[in-house]
This record gives sequence, structure tokens and C-alpha cells, in this order.
Amino acid sequence: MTRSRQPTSRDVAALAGVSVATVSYVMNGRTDRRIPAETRDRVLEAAGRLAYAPNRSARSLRNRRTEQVCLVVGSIGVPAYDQLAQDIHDRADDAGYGVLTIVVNSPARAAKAVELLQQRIADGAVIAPDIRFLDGAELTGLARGGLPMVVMSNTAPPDGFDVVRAPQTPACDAAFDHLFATGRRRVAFVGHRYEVDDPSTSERLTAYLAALGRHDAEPDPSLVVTGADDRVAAYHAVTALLDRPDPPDAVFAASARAGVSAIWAARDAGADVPGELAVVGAGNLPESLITRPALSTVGPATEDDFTEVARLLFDRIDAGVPERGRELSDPWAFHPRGSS
Amino acid sequence: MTRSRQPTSRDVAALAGVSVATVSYVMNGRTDRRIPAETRDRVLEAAGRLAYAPNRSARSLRNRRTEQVCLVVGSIGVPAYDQLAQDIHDRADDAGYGVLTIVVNSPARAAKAVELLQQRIADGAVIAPDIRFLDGAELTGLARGGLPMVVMSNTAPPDGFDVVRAPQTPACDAAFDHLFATGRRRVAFVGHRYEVDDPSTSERLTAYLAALGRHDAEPDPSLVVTGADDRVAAYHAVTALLDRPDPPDAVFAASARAGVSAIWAARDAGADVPGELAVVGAGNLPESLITRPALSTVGPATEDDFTEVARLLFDRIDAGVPERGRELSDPWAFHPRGSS
DNA sequence: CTGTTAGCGCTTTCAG
DNA sequence: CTGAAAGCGCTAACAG
Repeated sequence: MTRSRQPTSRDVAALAGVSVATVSYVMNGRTDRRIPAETRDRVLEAAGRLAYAPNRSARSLRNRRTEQVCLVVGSIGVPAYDQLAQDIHDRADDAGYGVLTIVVNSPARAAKAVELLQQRIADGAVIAPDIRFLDGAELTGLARGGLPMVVMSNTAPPDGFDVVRAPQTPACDAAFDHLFATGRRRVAFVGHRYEVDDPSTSERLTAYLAALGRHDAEPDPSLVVTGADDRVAAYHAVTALLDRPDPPDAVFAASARAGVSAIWAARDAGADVPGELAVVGAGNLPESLITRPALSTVGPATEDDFTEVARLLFDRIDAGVPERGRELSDPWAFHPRGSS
Repeated sequence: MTRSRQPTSRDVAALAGVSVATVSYVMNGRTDRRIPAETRDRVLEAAGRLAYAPNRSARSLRNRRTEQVCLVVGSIGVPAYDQLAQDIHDRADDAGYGVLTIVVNSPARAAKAVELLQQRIADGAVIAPDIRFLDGAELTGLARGGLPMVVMSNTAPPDGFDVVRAPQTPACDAAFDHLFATGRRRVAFVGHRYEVDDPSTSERLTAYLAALGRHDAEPDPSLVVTGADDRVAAYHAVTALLDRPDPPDAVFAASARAGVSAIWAARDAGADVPGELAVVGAGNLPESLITRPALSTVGPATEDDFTEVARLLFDRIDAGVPERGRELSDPWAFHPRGSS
């Protein structure tokens, strides 16, 4: 069965015939301590034979650092976060840090994540933009507790942490104006469940409603549907919309994946895009360029790139928690392509 | 700037006028210790005022448990792992555990992950199936070091850990036999980069090559291409294949996403599916049912469900590391649909 | 019912 | 150049 106990530095020291201090020096490769090669080798050999690995909890407790950063995301399998994770990982590797990812997709898990962060499971954290279960106050609380953070949010003030913003409203305004300017009157909105449930939480839906007013279009609540959360739901939502006696002449999809599905739904229904149905998606998805026609989107001005977020995090870890944080902004743009 | 120091149980004890032991008892809600409500409230109030959170490293060191499990995956943004992560999270929540996700997509990160696991960053781990950078020996080493694990692998023997298998070969054989039986002679293989680089690592590609032999089909190396790693690459790969003077009459895509892209590419190229091109994908993706025609696949017999994996992990954590682990198997099946 | 105290395994002064 | 010893923050015997 299981080996009785993990080997400790004491075991290694005993086997190598040195003290635990020497083991520590050798294991950490400290150059300020001049350890003779012979001693060093003896220690390393003993460590190897015992398969010794310094206990992380003990080390963190003593050093008062975990050498881990935490990436808090709202879901996985969302394209933009893959890139975010990638960029954080790359930077962390350089800094000798590990990356722990915590998925927060319910209030309970949000509470748990805050607790873990407060308990110093990591030396710093990135809070991804789709966390709806954490408000600014909680984050400020964490920051005041001494945790370096960068928060991706369009609303939270940089109170104790850095914030990077990606304002969506101007781009959405441009997209809706474009749709109305080109004669669309019945614009449907295919949103995420959370935003349709509570429009005030969504820049996109807010922009949609404002555009309706601005262009004297009659709001039709039945044109606001969910489906942006996944491809299949979006396909069905748009199919149903097109199947109505009074179908929309444009669809704004709150994700790029939903936009792609919308184009496919239209094609399968025999509706010409953009002739009979204009489609706009939200987000940056390489697939937007291979649909027929190419999908118009609102999204980041350039390709997804979060290296700046990663840089900010490690700067923040080095510098400590600020009174007021830095604020970066990278507004979305409207990228008209073939579908609108 | 940053608050001088995190509050400790000593600080709380001082403020509440009790000892650290009492603080510990109260914070852990221990019912075997009968603490009067008045004392309890005083402690809780002091803790609240100081925003005290017990330090996780100290607690783990003392308890010899981290109350975390680690999910080691090869990449994120892959549909099946979203479900895996979901199921692990659900089970962990029930058990009061946290979930740390580590992404291993290079040999260096594999080494780092092993190191962290060895250092007892978690009380148990699930190793997802697409980790090509960890071999059975390393995993057995970890297990012998006392780490409860469940490994999703079709090859690693259950040596010190439980293993869950999803054998693909019979389903692939059936799919290829079906393609050849229905008259396909030029079957292309759109694979992941790693498998095309080293066919011996892939059940799918091995099955493909065997089927070629079994059906006296001339192997054409130019029909084996990469692209299964992402939708856009797959689209381009299939478009290029169809653009050849001697296009294939069938495509086996090593992922379901690639299979979906293949159907799109064919439609955009004006090639009838399945008339001119049969398409089979690998994996279980709900989208398979909404393509036109529906995508035939090889994949799990039923919907993705990893609750059993999660159960196994927590059983293993309770029971300790075994000499020889349990072995579960859930073979893939061929699901013929419209596209083949 | 509550406090004192001995570690968990590690790093690091400080002496030798 | 190496070792003894203190202590990171917490929990749990054990004593009062």
C-alpha cells in the first residue's frame, strides 16, 4: 500500500550525513553559500534516492509566497480565455511561477474562490471579464487584504487593483447604426442567458435597446432571445426566428460562435445572408473569416492578446498593492465584413 | 500602500480576548468542543473586523492535506474537457474540495506539473487523456510517492493509480469498414499535429493505416494531413484536399470540430456530402446533430459523462494509493449519421 | 469550557 | 564551510 510518509529534508540530511540547512541550501541552488561540490553531490544523490520533493505548503508558509498566480475565469471552453490562459502561462513560466485556474460559474464558487484567494493560495490573481458573481467591493476587499490583482472589467473602479477594460458600447452603437442605415428594421438580439435575464448587466443589450430608440424602431420583446451561450442553442434560436411569420431582417449575436451559427442557420433555412438576413457577432473568433459570407463582428480592435494583462499582474506582484490601480483600455471596434 | 501584514489567528485571539486554540475551534466550527455562543460570537466578530482568513499554507502543513484536487489537462477550449472539468468541480464541491487546473501543453510544463504534484499541491489528481508529455513511469512514480490519482489513458497500466480507458480502435475500424464497404477508395485523414507527426501515438491513425491494408487501398501519404487541432485549420485542410485534381471521396477527421469544418468546407466547395465526400468525425459534440447532413462520428457510446472519473478520484483519496489500481473501460462506438 | 504548548517541513539568521 | 535553533500560522493533545 501507500508508502508510510513523504520524505522530508530531515530524511535527506540524515542519509547524506549533513544538516537540514545544508539540504535546503543545496536544493535551492544558493550560490551565496559556497557548498563544496562533494557535499552538494552527496545531498543531491540522497534526495534523488528518496525521491524527495520539498513540501510546498511548508515552503510557502516559511517564504510567505506561494509562487503561484491564480487565473479566475467564468467558464472554460470560451475561445478568448484560451488565449488569456496561454498568455498568463507564458509569462508565469518566465517568472518561475505556476498558474492555478479556478472556474467560477456560480455564486457559491465565487465565494469559494474569494476565500481561497484570501487564504493566500496564490501571490496574485487575474480576474477574467465574465465573472458576474464577483462585485467590485469584494475585489477591493481582497486587494485591501494585500492581494495583487488585475481585474478585467468594464465597470469596476481600479480600487486597490489594476483594471483593464474593453468598452463595447461604441462598437455596438456603430454596428447597430450600420444595420439601421442599411435599411434593417427588425433586428433580433441573440444573447447570453444572463444578459437576457437582466439587460442592465450587458453593454450589448443596452446598446441594442438604445439603438432601437435612436432609430425609431418598435421594440419587439420576442426578438430578444437567448442562445449565445452555445453553438447549438444559437443555431436553434436563429432557425426559430427565421421560421416565424414575421422573421427578423438582422441578427445581432452576443458571441462570435453564435454569429457563426446564425449564418449556418440562415443558409440551412435558405435565407440569403446578408440579403435577407444581416448577421453581426460579438468577439474575436478566427472562424469569422471562413464563413460564407465572412461574419461581421464587434470585438477587440486587434487579435486577442493578453500579454499586457500578464505583464501588469507580475508588475503588480513586484510592486505590491496600490491605493489606486492603473487603468488600461482597449475599446472594441466594429469590423464590417460580408454578413451585414 | 499595502496593509502591513495579514491578520493571523493570534491577532483575532488578542482582539477577542481568547486563546488561539479557541479561535481555531470556532473557525472550524467544531461541534465536539462546546464553545458558549457568547465566546463564539466574540471570536467571529473579531475575525470579521480583521477580515481574517486562516492561512492555507499553514493549515495544509499542519493538517497534511490541502483539500484541493488537481485536474491536469493538455489544453483548454476542448469541448470534452469542459465536461470533465464540470463533473470534477461538482464532485469536489460536494466533498468540500477545491479544484486546481493545470494546463500541460509542453514537456516543460509537464515537468513542472509533476513537480507541483510531488510537492503535494493537491491531495489527488486527475490526469486527462490528452497529456502526451507524461508517461506511465512518471505517473507511477508520483503514485508511489503517495499521490492518489486517476489517469485517463488507453495505454498506461494501472500501476499505483486507477485508470479509465476509452478504447477507440474498434469504433474506428467499424467506421473505416463502413467507408470502404460503401465504395470509398480515397479516404483522407485529417489529424492532430502530434499524431500526424508520430502515427504510432494515435489509435485513430493506426486504425486508418490498418484499414487501408485490410481493404487493399493504396496508401497515399498526401491524404494524411493536419488540421484537427482547430476549426479554421480543418476548414482550410479540407478545402485544399477538395481542390486537388484527385480529391478524396471521404474524410476521417480526428476531432468532431474538424468534422464539422469538413462539412462546411465541402458545402462551400460545392461538393455534396455524402454523395461526393463522406465525412466522419471523432468525439462527441452536440453540433454533430445540427450540421447538414448530420455528422457521423466515432466517439463515446453515450454523452460525455465523467462523474465516474470524479467518483473514482475521491474514492481513491479516501482509500489511499493502491498497489494495483482499478481499471474502467468505456469503449468508443461508431455513430453513423447522414454524412457517411 | 479554555489555554498552553508541541510540532507540521521548511528557510535563515547566527555561531562555530 | 556547516549546524543549531527559531519561527512562519495553524491544529490538537493535554492540562487546568
